[in-house]
Amino acid sequence: MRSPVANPLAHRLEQYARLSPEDRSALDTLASGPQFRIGTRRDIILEGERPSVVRLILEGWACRYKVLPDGRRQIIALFLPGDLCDLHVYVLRQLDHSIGTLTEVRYVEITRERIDMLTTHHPRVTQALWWDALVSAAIQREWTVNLGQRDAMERMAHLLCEVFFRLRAVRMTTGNRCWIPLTQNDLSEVTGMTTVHVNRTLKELRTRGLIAWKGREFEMLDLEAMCALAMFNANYLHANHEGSHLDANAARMMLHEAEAVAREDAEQK
Amino acid sequence: MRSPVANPLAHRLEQYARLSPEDRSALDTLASGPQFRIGTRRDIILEGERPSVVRLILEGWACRYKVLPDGRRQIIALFLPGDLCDLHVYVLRQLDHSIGTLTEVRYVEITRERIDMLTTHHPRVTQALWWDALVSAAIQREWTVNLGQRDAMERMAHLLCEVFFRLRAVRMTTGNRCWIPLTQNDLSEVTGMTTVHVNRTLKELRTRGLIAWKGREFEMLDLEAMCALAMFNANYLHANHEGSHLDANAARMMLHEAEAVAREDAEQK
DNA sequence: CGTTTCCTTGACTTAACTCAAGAGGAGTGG
DNA sequence: CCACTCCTCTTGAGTTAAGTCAAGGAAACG
Repeated sequence: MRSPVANPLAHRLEQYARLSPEDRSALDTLASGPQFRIGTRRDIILEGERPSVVRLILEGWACRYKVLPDGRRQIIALFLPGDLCDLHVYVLRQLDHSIGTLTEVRYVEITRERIDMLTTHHPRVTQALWWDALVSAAIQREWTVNLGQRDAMERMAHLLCEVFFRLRAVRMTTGNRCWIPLTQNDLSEVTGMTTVHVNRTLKELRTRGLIAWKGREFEMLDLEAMCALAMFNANYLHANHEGSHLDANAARMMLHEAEAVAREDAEQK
Repeated sequence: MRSPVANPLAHRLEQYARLSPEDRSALDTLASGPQFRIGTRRDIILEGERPSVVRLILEGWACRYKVLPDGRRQIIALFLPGDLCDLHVYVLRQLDHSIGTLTEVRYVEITRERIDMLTTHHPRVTQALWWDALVSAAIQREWTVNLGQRDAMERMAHLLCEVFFRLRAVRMTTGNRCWIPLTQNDLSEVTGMTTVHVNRTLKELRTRGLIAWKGREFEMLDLEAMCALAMFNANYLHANHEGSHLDANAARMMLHEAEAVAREDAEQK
């Protein structure tokens, strides 16, 4: 469950577009450049700097964040393995936020030229990268809804559903279980609540039999109930581009499909 | 102050890139297509639909929003005159949110072909459109911080600062005054608080002498104090691309420049 | 000129925050 | 191997910011 996936980016992009073997090997080439390692709770790039490369997370978790003058910190986005940090941001003059690690992280730097080369020769990859960037924006919008309208319980449940689905998309779940390295303090900075209240909220989710979470081993005990509680509608993740056409019932379908896959995984084991 | 600006898009893009007369007339051509009018509190496009055109708001205010199953509504983004709705979203199969009006709105629909034509022949416009899309994403991020970390007073002040600066960028302020058509209910859906609390928060801002707001006529009585209260750092709006290089003090500089412009406007009157 | 929408205020409730203290592990060094 | 620190998690007791309910007033609207 913890073992790094060979090329999580390729896994994820395949949700969005049917990639040829050439496309896949081009993506592998991207991910095979010089790798960097950086420890837990370190900054990768700081607000005010000018970004010159795109970073691809191969292993570990990172986040985008902003800090207010008085020290309050809000995590704005989570980067899981296979996530690209800031595909297009080199257009802007300076970064308006920082990027830091939550765990030890292994990543590769991809120069702008390599991205450009990839996109000129591999239209399906380009399409998938586009899709990916738009999904990131959609996630950002959903976080706005989450912070604005949902109460503590709903908000936490929603976050956990999102993380679970995103991890599943890069094959980092086993049945209903996955590895989530977030501390309760991290969660408080994501959800905008205090660590104490995060603790109480998680306790309640546990006692209701919805989740199990010990150390970093997380388990969805009742995915359907969690989705219902969170009012989680997976349509904003825009998965399954190449699958059957999505209609108004897309979210429900995806949910059921998710459980089918989970069951398969469990049996396979 | 209320009078529509000829081409607010051109005004705004000029912040981001130096446009030639040809660029400007190309933008004017865009804005001169068939216009649509739509009343207050109407939907322009609904969640689940597939968008086929880009819309440019010429006059009036609109918003992006999502509704939870139990009816709670969160406004995710504000569209002011000169804002483009969803430049790239036609890549996705279906919209994950709705767009509706807050006032009467006049807009033009721009086909994908026309956008493509514009971008192939006008590189500076392309650059500016890119910049604009990235600024929208930056605003979305800042809203996440606003909802997650700021309390009612700070949050309201921050929103008002942002709106004020964005209106100024399309020449829709006069001195420290501008026209803001948001009802207190709209504000509650933006800030994630109840209308009652919005009312009390605005009252407090008024009694502290920071703002004046009667009907739709809004006035920043003390911009500096408002920015300080809101911990407003304008760097996320990424204005002044063509101005002097921005450095770590960019926000402060912009703030002072803003006040200089405001003073000029006031004297001019 | 009546009706609807929007704003305003008071009294009360509650979800979430603050402060504080302790427990359980993981790692470190004597 | 034990004592130590550091970090994360947990829980209780009291506080507060924001929500709820309800009603009246002002403004806009047709």
